Amino acid sequence: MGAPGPAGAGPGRPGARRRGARGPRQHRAGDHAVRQRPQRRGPADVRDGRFRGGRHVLVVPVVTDRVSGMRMSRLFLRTLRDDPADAEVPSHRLLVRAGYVRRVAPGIYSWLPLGLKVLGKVEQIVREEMDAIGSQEVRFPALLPREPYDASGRWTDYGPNIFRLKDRKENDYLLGPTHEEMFTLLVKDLCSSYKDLPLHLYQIQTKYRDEARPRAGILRGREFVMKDSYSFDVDDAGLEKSYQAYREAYIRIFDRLGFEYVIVQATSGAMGGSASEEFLAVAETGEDTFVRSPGGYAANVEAVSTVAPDPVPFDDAPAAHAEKTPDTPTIDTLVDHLNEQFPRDDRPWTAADTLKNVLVILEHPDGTREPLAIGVPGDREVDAKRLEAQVSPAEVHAFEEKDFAAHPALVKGYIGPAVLGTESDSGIRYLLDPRVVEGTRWVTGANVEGSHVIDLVAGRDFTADGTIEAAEVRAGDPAPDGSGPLELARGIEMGHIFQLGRKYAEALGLQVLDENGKLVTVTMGSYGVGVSRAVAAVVENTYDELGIVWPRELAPYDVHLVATGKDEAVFTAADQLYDELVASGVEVLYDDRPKVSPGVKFKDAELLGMPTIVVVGKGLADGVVEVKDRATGERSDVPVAQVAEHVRGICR
RNA sequence: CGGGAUGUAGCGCAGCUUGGUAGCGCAUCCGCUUUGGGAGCGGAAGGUCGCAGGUUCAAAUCCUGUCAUCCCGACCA
Repeated sequence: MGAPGPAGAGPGRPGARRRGARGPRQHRAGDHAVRQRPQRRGPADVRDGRFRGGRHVLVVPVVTDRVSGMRMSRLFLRTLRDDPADAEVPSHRLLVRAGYVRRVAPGIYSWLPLGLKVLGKVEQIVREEMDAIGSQEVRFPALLPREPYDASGRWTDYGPNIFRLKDRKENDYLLGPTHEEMFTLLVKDLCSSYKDLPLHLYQIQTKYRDEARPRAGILRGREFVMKDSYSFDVDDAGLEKSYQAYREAYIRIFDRLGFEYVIVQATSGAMGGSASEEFLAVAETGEDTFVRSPGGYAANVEAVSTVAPDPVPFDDAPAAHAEKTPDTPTIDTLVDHLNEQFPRDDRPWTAADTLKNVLVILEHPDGTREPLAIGVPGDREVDAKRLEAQVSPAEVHAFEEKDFAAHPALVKGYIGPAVLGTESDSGIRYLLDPRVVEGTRWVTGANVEGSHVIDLVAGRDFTADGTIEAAEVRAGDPAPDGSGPLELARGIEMGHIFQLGRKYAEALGLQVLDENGKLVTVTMGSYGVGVSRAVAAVVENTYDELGIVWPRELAPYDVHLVATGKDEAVFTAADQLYDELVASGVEVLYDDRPKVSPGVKFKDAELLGMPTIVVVGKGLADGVVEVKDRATGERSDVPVAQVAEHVRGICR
């Protein structure tokens, strides 16, 4: 396929120009190099913003002087002095203010020229690293028929989160939220032998999810660009190898994107599968909470396992005794009451001495409702996300009054283990926090209004149907691998790799013949990168009070050249520098606007965030040009004669 | 889906309590001045006041309904 690199980010954006260019390029031997870095194309290939050599007539007005340069007097850009009122997070605020994107509808954004260039650069990095591990690019439609999603069950599983539509014949369609089915079916169509595997495919596509609450601008939209790839292997060993290859590629991708990230253990969620890791951009505004330890352990909170203490001997433990504890329906009131009426000799009672039994209703995919009781130490809450991850694909709902009515043995506020468990009167499944090990002593509900049991010993006085990782994780908790106390932080999910296994291959019948001529089901890996999200995540990670600060690999231009002053000479000198830089392949945004005050130009340069700012202004009288680093603020005066070389050095 | 807020010019906002000519700042256009930190003066263009209904001689303003958007919580690249 002869398409230029980053979709839409290359020089030939308008269709007319691209068509004109296609003819000659198809026959050019060096097309490969050109496709790698279209924005580096030298001025010799181009004049007046179109490719030379096409047979087309020029219809579009001249916009660029050179492919790698742009004059701000012609750039389609309007920066805003005020923050947009609906933007809360920094990336959203800045990307709109700096004219990179524009909101069209909730969670749906247009990419303007500068923004599209950045998006293209992210795509290009991803593309290069995927190609480097032998993954091959394909592109599925965004508009998909219902049938494959029926086959996998996701037409219903996805619920209201997919955009559905009908064609004129009333057939169901959807806008693809991810493309597991399409990849699986394509491979099924074309591969039938183990010799075809392993196979790695990827696409960079616009995805659609009808999020309940789109927010934070580009960070979480209803339309977004995602790279998704899939590996296909005959056996588990192959899958493991593929997984590692993608893991390495992802490390290279996120290193190049230039923001702080962590790789955390994750749960594979509704997709199913086993080994699973997420790449999180570290950011206050992130929606994901993760933990890390000094010893290097890192995990999504959902995936953290609790360190269970050793069993405690209980031979000399006193017998459990029920006590009157009127008006103590909450842990706080209970602890106060205990310290008043039943003080301990050694220390005061705390919430950690109590066992709290929380009831929820699970709704299974087939629609059945099951009550579930969870016992956690009273000083911890049940973490809804962790619970959901544990019981997935079932959904968790609150235990309501009508549910209490259906189980008269449950006394609200005074529920104890005696009435819980599949073997008990209520028959309600009862799962305990792993900290509740044999021999631990608890204060818990006596199943009588206004009454609690003290010295109830786990393993002696009660048992449960198992354990569950549902209690909240707190800073200071020990890491499961013994690498120290955990610290909590927030991040933005930028990438997710996991071993999908045979779920889709089984559902859709993807099998190949192995060496022995036997049919085997293919095992798959799934690997995603949030491409458009990466643009926002980078801004979140690097911005300052003046505006955006792009890492060099993503900046729409290397250099922001500012000409300021009333003297014609500055513009002459700046024009010359601009030509020289562009001719040598440096990407330059040139603020050549006449009659715009210096303050405005400086503010814009800082807001837009190119890594290097070059100012041709009052220093020119002394024969120097100012070169400033956007990130550090460092500035130096460079003699005019050397500035082009100096800047080339900075830009490599 | 629960809670909170807001819909007035491209953007940011006032006006609403107490109904009567729709306003301010930025941006845009014209002229003159200005040119190292979001310039000054003068002139101009730009608005179905979210939508529908009601009350009234008269509604941005009061009443009813409705829609939308944003923010905080439950889901995801």
